[in-house]
Amino acid sequence: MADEQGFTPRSTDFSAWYNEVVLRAELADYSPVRGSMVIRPWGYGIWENMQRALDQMFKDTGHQNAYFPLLIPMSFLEREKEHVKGFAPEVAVVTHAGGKELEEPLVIRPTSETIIYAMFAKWVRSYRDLPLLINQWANVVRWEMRTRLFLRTAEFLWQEGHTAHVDEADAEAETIRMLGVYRTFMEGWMAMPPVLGRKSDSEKFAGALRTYACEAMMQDNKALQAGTSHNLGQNFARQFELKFQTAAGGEDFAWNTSWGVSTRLVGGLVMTHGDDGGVVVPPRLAPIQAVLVPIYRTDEERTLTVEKAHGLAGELKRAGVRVHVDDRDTLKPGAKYFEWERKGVPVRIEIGPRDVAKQSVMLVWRLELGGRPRKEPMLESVVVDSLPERLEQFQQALLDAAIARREANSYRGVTEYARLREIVEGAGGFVYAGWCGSPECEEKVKDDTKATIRCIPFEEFRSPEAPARCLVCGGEAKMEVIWARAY
RNA sequence: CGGGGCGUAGCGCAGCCCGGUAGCGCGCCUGCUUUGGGAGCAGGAGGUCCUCGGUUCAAAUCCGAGCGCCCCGACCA
Repeated sequence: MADEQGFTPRSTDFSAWYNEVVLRAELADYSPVRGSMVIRPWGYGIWENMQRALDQMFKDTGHQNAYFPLLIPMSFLEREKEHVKGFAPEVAVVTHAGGKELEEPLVIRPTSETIIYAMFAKWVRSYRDLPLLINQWANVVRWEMRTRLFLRTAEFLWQEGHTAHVDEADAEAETIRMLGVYRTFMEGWMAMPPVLGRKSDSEKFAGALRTYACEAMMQDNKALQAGTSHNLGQNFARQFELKFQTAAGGEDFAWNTSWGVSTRLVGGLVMTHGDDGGVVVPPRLAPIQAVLVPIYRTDEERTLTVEKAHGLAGELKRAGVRVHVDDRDTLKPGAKYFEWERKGVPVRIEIGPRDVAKQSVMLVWRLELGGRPRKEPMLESVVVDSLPERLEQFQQALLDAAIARREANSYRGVTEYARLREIVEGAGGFVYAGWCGSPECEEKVKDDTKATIRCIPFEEFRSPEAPARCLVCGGEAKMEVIWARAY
């Protein structure tokens, strides 16, 4: 750590900065088991706000929550060939229970496709039972070789949506719809603007027909796969006999989709908005949106300012603002400022005797954004009415800044392989270039530069001019892709 | 699994080379003074020095083995 109070600057060592911020903002801590972590109240509060927003969106699109068990028979996982191949190395297996060795080992779910579609098969008889739209909030375990707080841990929390449909078109529409929900959430709540697109075959989910993803750019210009949505085709339906009677009286396998986002998003939030002073939490996700800090010297002043703070807090709460009064008498105001800035509370409201006398307060934003001053004196009488709107403006300014940063580090129309290497091995960023579609070219870039195809972007994200040549082999480009190093 | 680093008070570390009463900073507790950007002073609590074995009159320190964690690389949300 640079010194007792500050963080290692991002420019010196981004990854050291990230670890320090997560630990010292009290988002999470290491648990005694390698690679697993404890999510602390501040981090969990952010996750809860993420859950709340997403859960509502899932319900608004017709999904219902359910819960499927943690333990899955080993044989289930083995049923889909690609699927088991994809997950086998990282699955934790329970071999003993009740003091005896089990006849069939149980796997701790790395994901729940197998158990869920096995159950769907029991519940679906007719096309009238479709679509079946289910979501679950759960923990999963993947024994990763290398772990990082929030970004990759042995156990993590997520939601996994699982649906069954009558035909491919319906399943595809669902897959794309839910990717869109993720985008809405990431932009609107996290102020983290993703690029949307399809994954190449080598990057797609084990067992899926097609995988789509939201790729966000972190401040070190690396990509973070922030959410995925899969069209599973009939692969799982065939293995688990998820069949239904069609309207025409025939029989068909259902078409499935699955989609998920995880606590990894919390890491993405940190790496999108955090600065050398700590975390920055967008207002819509902040467990505390405004912290009130009374400032006083004497007991009389203390009574005056603390009462004033609680009074204002009550009004703000009624106006729908999540507030906290930090009336701890053991810390000086400055210490409180640093603590709440480290944790990323969007705005602080200072209330001192001079403010009370003027019937005003001092707003201090977490950072200067969108040309607004950080400090802003405001009459008490207007705080309650204007703060919700100002918080929304702050939220929007965070998104604008993130979009600007992403664009500034995106390189379109790259046609020279040397240029790709220069960018990827230098400052990093998203490189838009042509690809012939061959796995060999994809592999070569990965071997040479550690960059991978993050996605084949949707039309909205593509460059005005379609690339003509494959960046790697010079052959005819079948599509435009985004290259970047990724988490 | 390869490379690197580290294990000493709650946290961060020094001490180890050259064996001899276990220390510093921060935090914590008590009191007084403080409080508009990380408070000051005084007093105080807090330790299987990662584990096991060896050498020695004597081991945090030397030797051997083991364990754990973090960071960097190969797999992945």
